[in-house]
Amino acid sequence: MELIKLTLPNGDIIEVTSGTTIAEAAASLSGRLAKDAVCGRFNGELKDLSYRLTENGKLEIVTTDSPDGVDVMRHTVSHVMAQAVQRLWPGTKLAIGPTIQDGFYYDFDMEHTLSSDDLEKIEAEMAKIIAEDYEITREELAPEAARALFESQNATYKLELIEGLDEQISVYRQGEFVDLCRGPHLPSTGRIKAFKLLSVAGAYWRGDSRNKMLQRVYGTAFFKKSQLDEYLKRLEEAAKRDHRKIGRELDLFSIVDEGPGFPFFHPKGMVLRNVLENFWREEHIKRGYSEVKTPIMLREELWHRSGHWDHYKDNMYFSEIENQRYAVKPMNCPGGILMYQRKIHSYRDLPIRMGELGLVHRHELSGTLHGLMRVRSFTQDDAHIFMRPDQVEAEIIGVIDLIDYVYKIFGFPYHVELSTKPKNAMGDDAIWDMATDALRKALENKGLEYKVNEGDGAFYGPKIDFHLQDCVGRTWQCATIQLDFLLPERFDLYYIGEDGQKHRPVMLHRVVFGALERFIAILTEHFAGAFPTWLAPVQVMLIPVAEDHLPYAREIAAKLSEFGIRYEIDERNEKIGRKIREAQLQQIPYMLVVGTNEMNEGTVAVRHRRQGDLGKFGLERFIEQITSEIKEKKLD
RNA sequence: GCCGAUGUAGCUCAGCAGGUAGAGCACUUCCAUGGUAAGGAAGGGGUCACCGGUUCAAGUCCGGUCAUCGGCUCCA
Repeated sequence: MELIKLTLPNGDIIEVTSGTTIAEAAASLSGRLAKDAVCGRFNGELKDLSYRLTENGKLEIVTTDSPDGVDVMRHTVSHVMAQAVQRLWPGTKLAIGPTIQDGFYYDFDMEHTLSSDDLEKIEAEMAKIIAEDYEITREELAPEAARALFESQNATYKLELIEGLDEQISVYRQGEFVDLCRGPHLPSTGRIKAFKLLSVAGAYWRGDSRNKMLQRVYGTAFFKKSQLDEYLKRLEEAAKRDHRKIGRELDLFSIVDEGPGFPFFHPKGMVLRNVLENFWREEHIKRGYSEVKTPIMLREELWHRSGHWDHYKDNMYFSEIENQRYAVKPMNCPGGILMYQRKIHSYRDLPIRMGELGLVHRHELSGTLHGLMRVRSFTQDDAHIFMRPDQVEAEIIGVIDLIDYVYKIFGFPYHVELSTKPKNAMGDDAIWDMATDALRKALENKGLEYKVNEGDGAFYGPKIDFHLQDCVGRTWQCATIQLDFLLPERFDLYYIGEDGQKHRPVMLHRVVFGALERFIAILTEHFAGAFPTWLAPVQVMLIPVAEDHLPYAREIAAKLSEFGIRYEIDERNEKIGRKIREAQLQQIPYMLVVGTNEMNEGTVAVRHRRQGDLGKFGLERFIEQITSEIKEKKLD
């Protein structure tokens, strides 16, 4: 009998007879491994436990506690779900059923429209399939055989998928169910422990809106019930933080039927905005930016010149003034360019860093609107940097530093992605290579790790995107840095060089927050409404114990006011328990309770929204403390 | 825009065998002057998203429109 050598992850080499399955190899290593094995990774490729090893190679047993193991299991659950759906609604055609970030989905084409009640029925049928514990087997077929199989089932989507495959095709069977699949899978349906179907939604076949809309069922699964429960709790937690809910409760903003996608900012939301804007201005002034404001509407002709008409007109709003066509700006750059062109620039003037908190309007499809996250009018914290080619790298580094500084203030971890030349790009490869290199060098110079998105850049230049992570683990693309060679060309921008000749400047577009509206939404969810004191719309709630203490509370308020501290006085004739409860619910950082004792001593009783009663403070001491907390932009 | 669900007082929701609306919170007034997460009482408030249809009668059934929610596509 022929022996083969298997190299294990720890470097050990074991010998087994050729034809040994991965499951058997695992069992020979340890009982625990045999029990927890989900599949194997042989020479880098995931294989079923039943896979027979016939050559030397590297073997790793993938277990239930590895991300790959979970992924394989979820994929099997998606098959079980498909099986259940086909049992309940015969004739259902299967499209695709992959795993995703936290679960899986399967797309179905069926007569019956699924409701959320149906999810329970499907779950029950799935439980049966799991209890029946079918063995899951892999079969490899020649393309013709596979075609014949799926033709016999009238599985039109699978047939379409096979078109893209030319080598041998693998299918998996469990009981009466068969599906086209690369695998691997769990060895049997009984290995599924904890799953839950989450929602039904429409989804286009192959993600193309010209194609048929299918029904997609989302679900998730874990090896342990406790992990599933934990995940479901996290979803609940995220729902509790929904900025639309907190925005209403804390009276920050609203969106009404009269203006879908056009948010109203209430006084408290406006405080947040203004604090953010002031912070933004301070940091930009420090870094040599000037600030401009360009008009909301400009002649339509400008947008033809900029290329927006060709690439963006479906997202733009138009109007007419005295028989002239105008467009509402969807971006700030053309205005910024006109600003650059207002005079002749010397090479000595560059770089010009021109910031603008620019209100843009974009027509977004009605189905995509979402609170403040996705709106039709929003304020970009934009800036355009006009520079000489030799300044590109230093300017990019400057922007990276600014973004890093700002995100750290809010306590957001982030990761970076670099997007390169797309197919329909303008400009020749040499310019793109130079620009992409500049971005890459800047990133490497800063020692930042980054992921490359090939072909994902803007049509006018490559870009760096910053994805910040909130405390629920979700990531949001906010900041972006884009190099642009196209617009300077189109608008014939120039500066006068040392040689007295005209030279073409390079342009850089960038945002730090992204959009103020979205950033406020993210902050709201991240902090669950408990904004750090420097951001809190109301920083101090004054709580007089009884009516007699009102004058003293007002005295204190006047003092706080002198120091620019944002306060409110709860003047209602209510017990302090109630006043405290409501201040707590409003997530106000500090409550100052004042009664007879405080009045006599000239003190305040300080309560913090998280730490509770902090005891009596002299007013000066409290002001000193909160002022420094605000100044340092401390996080709780 | 597309698929599905939803739309009742400021908020959260009940009402559904079709017989012209109800609770809690919030709001107003009064009583209570209270020391660290809801004191008591009384009162005001809704063309049941909008438009049309069926019916003697529609929040309740049907159709359309709008908006919201979950996704898809797109994106700051």
